Amino acid sequence: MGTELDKTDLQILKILQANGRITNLQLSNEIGLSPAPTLERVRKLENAEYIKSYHALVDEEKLGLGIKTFIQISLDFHQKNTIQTFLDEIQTIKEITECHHVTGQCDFLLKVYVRDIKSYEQLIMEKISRITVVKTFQTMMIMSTSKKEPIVPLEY
Amino acid sequence: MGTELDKTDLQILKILQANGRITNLQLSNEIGLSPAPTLERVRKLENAEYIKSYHALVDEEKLGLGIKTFIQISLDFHQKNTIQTFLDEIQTIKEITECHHVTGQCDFLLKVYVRDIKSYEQLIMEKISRITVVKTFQTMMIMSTSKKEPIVPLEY
DNA sequence: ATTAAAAAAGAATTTATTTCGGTTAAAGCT
DNA sequence: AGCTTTAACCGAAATAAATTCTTTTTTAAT
Repeated sequence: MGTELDKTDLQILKILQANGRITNLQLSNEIGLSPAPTLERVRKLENAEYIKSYHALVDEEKLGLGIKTFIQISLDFHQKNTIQTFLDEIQTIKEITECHHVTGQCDFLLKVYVRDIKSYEQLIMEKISRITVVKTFQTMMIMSTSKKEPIVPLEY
Repeated sequence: MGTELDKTDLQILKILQANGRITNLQLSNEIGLSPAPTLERVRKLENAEYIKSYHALVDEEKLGLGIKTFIQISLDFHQKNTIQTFLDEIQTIKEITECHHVTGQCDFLLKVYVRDIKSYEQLIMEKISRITVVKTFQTMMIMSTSKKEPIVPLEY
């Protein structure tokens, strides 16, 4: 899919990021094309994986996930395959929704969702702290979130 | 909208989180209802804002956003309205896609997307470090992301 | 200018969404 | 238990959208 994206493609990406369930008809109106070429462009963007997937965004609070945290993890590199061991463990923990390998004072940054503090303690005690390659970890409890764009900053 | 969610509603939420553009017809098959009540349930979930919105997920790399970081911010509380001043500034910076007020060694955790290191230096020099209420900040550059669920962990 | 290739439009067809009336099933009451 | 009310579901019809295909337009290159 060598060829580059034009202005219209970027417009489509912007609109679909903001409204993933817009109809092709509405989308075609917004970008000023007829439905047929609009659909063709969307399919191209999907096939070339500029668009990876579509998702509903739910209200975590309403669904009882009252506790959200980031956990900073430092690993103990005195073992073999430290990182792979860690990643394998992380994959099995459903409360961890994000895992980033980062530079700085810690090695990994995790995002966690749980129901309440009791569940959080349980997660820490029975899962995180039992991962052998974890040297230290520190919790950053999220008190509030003032910005959370489901949209990546694209220029056009 | 007082009434609670049943198993079917949770199933719908799970499916729509994983595939935000599934047709109502497919969805109805997956949950074992006919299209009519399926649609009615989805609309209820939307109206009660269990579902907040729908989004396409794009490939940031392919779109030229090569640099992703977290920034830990500590504020200087020797001014009035420190936090509000900070939040107002953050809102104007499009490269910042997330802003969380957290507990721990820092006050805020930001998520940032930029094109390249040059743009990152520019962001730091011309925007972040010019916010008067910012005392210190530290970058955690994301080297890789091994987990990024667009789905919240729901039991059912 | 002419041609070739790509993109867009229009129209027809297929598929999905939405509405509505009727039925069943469950829940609450006496 | 029997009766009643309410809510959920289904099927079918009507509306709307997606998709396909053919024709036209635009673009770019020669």
